[in-house]
Amino acid sequence: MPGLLADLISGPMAVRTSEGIAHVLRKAILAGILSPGQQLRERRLAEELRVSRTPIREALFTLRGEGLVDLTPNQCARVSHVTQSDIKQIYALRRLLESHSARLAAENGDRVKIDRVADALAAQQRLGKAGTAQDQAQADLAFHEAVAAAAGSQLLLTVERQVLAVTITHRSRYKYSNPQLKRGWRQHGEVLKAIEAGDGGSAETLMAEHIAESSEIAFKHFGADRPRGCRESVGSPKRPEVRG
Amino acid sequence: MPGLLADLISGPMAVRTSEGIAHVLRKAILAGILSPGQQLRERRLAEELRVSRTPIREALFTLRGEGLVDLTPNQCARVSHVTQSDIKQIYALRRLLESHSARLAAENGDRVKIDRVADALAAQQRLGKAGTAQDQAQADLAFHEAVAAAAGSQLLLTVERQVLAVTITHRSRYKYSNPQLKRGWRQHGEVLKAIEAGDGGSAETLMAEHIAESSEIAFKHFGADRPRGCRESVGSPKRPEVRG
DNA sequence: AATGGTATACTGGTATACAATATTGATTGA
DNA sequence: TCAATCAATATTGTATACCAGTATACCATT
Repeated sequence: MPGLLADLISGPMAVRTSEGIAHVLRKAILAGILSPGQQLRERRLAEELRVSRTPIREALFTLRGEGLVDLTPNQCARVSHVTQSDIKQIYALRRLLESHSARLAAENGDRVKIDRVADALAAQQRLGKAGTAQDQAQADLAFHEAVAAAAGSQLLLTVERQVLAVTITHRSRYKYSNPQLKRGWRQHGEVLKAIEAGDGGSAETLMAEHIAESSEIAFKHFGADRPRGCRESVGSPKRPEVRG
Repeated sequence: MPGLLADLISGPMAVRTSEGIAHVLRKAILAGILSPGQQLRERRLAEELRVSRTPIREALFTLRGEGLVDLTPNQCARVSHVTQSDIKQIYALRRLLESHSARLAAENGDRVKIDRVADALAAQQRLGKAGTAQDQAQADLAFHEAVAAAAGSQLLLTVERQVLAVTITHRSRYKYSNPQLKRGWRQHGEVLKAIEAGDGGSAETLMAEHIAESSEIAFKHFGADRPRGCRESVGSPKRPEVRG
């Protein structure tokens, strides 16, 4: 009966610098500190974070895999920005995945994980209308992630997290109005109640409707695009010297 | 067994070397040349593929993002291996995603993309029972990917591709029997017919049933676990020299 | 014989150096 | 005045060197 201790190991024990860098950049992107389209120059990041370019580069590759960063060869990395068409596809997929998650959570969710869902909703309501757009977005998506976790499939959770991560970069850019907030809470509450009651069908339907409405709101807030160009506003290239 | 990977290099590598490397390794993993659990030592790969460790490393990070490679700090990379529980979750997710794709393909799919689905089925039947397990798997999943493409959502296609990529590493390890093959073709044919008829409901149901059956077959074929250890069969560390 | 200690060589992690490419602002010609 | 050109330099891409962590075989001890 070996391996009981091994179960306690959650992630890798030793740290890799690039993991820490990826974590920092991820947080910055999701929090809106780094806005969509913003250029990420390797040397500058390396200098600012006190490491060499190597771990920066690895972190950028990691974040690309998560859909948070766009990499084009020989051009500087940029924070991903979503198009209007992306928004449409994102919410369509979220509706599919999350309504399924809600059903599974209702049918198979254990007590502890369902409590986490309730906690997330409580936290969201506690925040009220006080928080910034980012705070609201974080709290909102925390509820949805909790539902996904309660569904009991690690793979499903991973995929949903990925889609949510891309969602939040856009969701963080606008605040809900007071009525919108309250309506959102009510819908979350109804989903939670259905899950607690073990009513998979209702949970699925309610979640689908909720996401459809969220999609409408997301669609209304849509900003302009960002300028291109990658160079740091360079002083002035010296005048070409005349040879002779 | 040196030089197997180098043979996969076809033309000039992509603009960025690491992209080409990732492509080669991806192909090798999906084709089963690199089997699950196999160790991927950076120096060896670099030597074999005639590049430095840097692009190798970037490729490994890319492949980790695709779920094809496991990276643990300070230990050599390994080809991902799926557990029995993974299989269950993978096919459950595939059923959800692909039945939805089938519906969308039926309702919105354009002529060209639907033809691609028909082509995929034809190619699969043309292969017959001749091919290896890998060939069968490739042809099988090509059909499913075509359906996903016909659904018309780039995001959906991306996610499905990712899930299919993980599927194929397992699916490539066993051949279908003759009756299983024919049954699979028939089911594919029915899905295709429903899509061509624009019957979203049938397409969705048929695809769901088909994947449920495939899941059963996948479940029956399940191999042993991988060995551990990461070093190249080391020659012999010299006997510690006595000082004095 | 089995266990633990330790030296050593191999592996991955990071920094740095160098090559290739792209961007930019000035210059120049129409 | 405006577009095309050009060269300087910032920026990314790759290779290499060095450091640190880890695994394995041998040895001492029990």
